[in-house]
Amino acid sequence: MIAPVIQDSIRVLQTQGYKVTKPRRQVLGVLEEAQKSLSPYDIQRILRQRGKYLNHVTIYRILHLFCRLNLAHKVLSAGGFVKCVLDKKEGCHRFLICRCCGTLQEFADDELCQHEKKLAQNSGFHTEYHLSESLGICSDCSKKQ
Amino acid sequence: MIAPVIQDSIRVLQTQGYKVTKPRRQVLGVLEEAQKSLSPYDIQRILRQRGKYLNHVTIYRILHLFCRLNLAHKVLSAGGFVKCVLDKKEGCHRFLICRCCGTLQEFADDELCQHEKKLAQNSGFHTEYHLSESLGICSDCSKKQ
DNA sequence: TGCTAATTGCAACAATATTACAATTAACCT
DNA sequence: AGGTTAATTGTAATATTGTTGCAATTAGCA
Repeated sequence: MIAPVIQDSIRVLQTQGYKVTKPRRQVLGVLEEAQKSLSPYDIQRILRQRGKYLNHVTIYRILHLFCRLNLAHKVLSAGGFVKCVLDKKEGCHRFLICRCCGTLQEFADDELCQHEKKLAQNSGFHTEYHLSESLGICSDCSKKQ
Repeated sequence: MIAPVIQDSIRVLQTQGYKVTKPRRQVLGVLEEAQKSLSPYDIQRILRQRGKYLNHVTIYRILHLFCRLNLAHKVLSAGGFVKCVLDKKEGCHRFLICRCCGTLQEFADDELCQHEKKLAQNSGFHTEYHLSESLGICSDCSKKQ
């Protein structure tokens, strides 16, 4: 059973003329399972635990490709890469990152995006890409405390 | 003539019980002059050109401190550190970064911050810190083209 | 199945970041 | 002003992260 997010990502690779290789599928899988952001070396470690070896250079190249294709995204607050689950037609990425458990969720809000772009436009700035990260405590962690 | 932003930063250091050392003043100065984000090694290079040598370890430590005190900020889209010019009472940082000239401007919008926090709150997430980066083209660069 | 361009692995290296400990210095005190 | 001390910086060594060129491999296609 392959997750739909991965199916979609594979379709993107194909339609853009990129090969669907074993390493790419493996990285997609690891990113999809993780509910948090992973560094390239994290991904390597996880795969190695499963007896699969990928060279770190390969992982870097795959992650760069995924980011270019909007299949993954780099986050600053968590210092790694995440699998994107939402379409990014607006070039707008929003993440909620829990500083307790590291869990990361992606959310979308078109209105907010538009508003943000408009504000920038007011000072003559044309936005091509927008990134928003909120660092805090998720509902699960705040319940536990 | 010392820039007011630096004066303010020095005051923050003092009131928080940190020493106002030569290295800290130098890093503050370099960050303030730059209209774009600088990596720790960028800062070292710039100072060296002026005949001032700072160890990179020192620069890292200073930058960490500045970030903790909200005097500087790390940006993902530009991959370096910037001097903050606005008060960050809300723990909310917004930057416009030009992908042509690298220029970076900080802006504030309380309403946007509140709205963003509220949206997160709807899914039980409590925001402590928020980061927003818009990558695009500044007015100067779009005129030139 | 064989061909070919795309992709991966490898090796070497470059850049970035951290740690422990010794040397220095800013801020405070008479 | 000069001495004291805790905070800060420098040094050295090391760890981590990221990049490049080139040879080996493989996915996708005829």
